[in-house]
Amino acid sequence: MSELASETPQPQATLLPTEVGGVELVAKFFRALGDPARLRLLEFLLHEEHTVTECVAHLGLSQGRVSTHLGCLADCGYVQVRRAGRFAHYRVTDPRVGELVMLARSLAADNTCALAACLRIDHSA
Amino acid sequence: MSELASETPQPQATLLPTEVGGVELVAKFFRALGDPARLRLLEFLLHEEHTVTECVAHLGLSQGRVSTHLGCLADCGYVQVRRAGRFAHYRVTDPRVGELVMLARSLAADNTCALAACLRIDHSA
DNA sequence: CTCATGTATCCGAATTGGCGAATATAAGGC
DNA sequence: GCCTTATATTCGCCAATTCGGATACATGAG
Repeated sequence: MSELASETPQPQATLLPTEVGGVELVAKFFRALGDPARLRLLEFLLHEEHTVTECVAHLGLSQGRVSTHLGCLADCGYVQVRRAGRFAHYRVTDPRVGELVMLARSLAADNTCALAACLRIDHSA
Repeated sequence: MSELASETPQPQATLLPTEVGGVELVAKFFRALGDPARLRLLEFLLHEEHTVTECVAHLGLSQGRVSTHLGCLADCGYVQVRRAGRFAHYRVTDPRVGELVMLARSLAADNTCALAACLRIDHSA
């Protein structure tokens, strides 16, 4: 798996990796943000560190579920963990994460109606 | 469903709508980009207009499927349609879409390994 | 050592979402 | 009017994802 793929001398950036595997990865990356619980978690961890237990209280989901969601966000690079004793402190460190969410939010805000009406994704959200 | 929610006088922007419904919508919005076919479609339509048939040839999926994907992207506001006779020309017009994808791509690129290894989302991508 | 606390992982059940195939709708050529 | 082309919609099936609950693992306290 060569991960350079940046040698393509295209005038305008390709924006997406040309290789098939790359697109799969980016899609996976977006899917991580496609869940309300993880999105809420991300917002919660955007400005300050929180332990798993605090996140559980904040979300109202089971501890196991929250732990899995946090692990998923960590795997994708959205949040970082700091282990101290038996505690795990999670937090967003990369500023691009905030930008990404903000950008998406501004785009979504301009299409609330159509988006809400789109039955092609989730008939109930 | 009040869609203002912008009166909250928080010092630093909330980044995500405070109301539950809003988070659901943004998640849905992200989910639209969580599919390789739609992502590839978006790249294809980023710089120039294309008809459904052209998209079908480009993706290699069935016509019906591609049409549905395009409709989904249109509902979410990622692409616009221009109808001419029996043809439907799709294209990305909002520059923020390109920014969003580019931002995600740069973030994903910095975590390729962990992302690929994340089994919490799709064991096979 | 034993127990309580904090976190991570595993399990079956239920839901969601994408696919192919068939079909419906619409417009243009003859 | 009839047929071809272009696009959209519907349906059954299967893979992916989420959930609650149970359980395993790790760390400190007593």
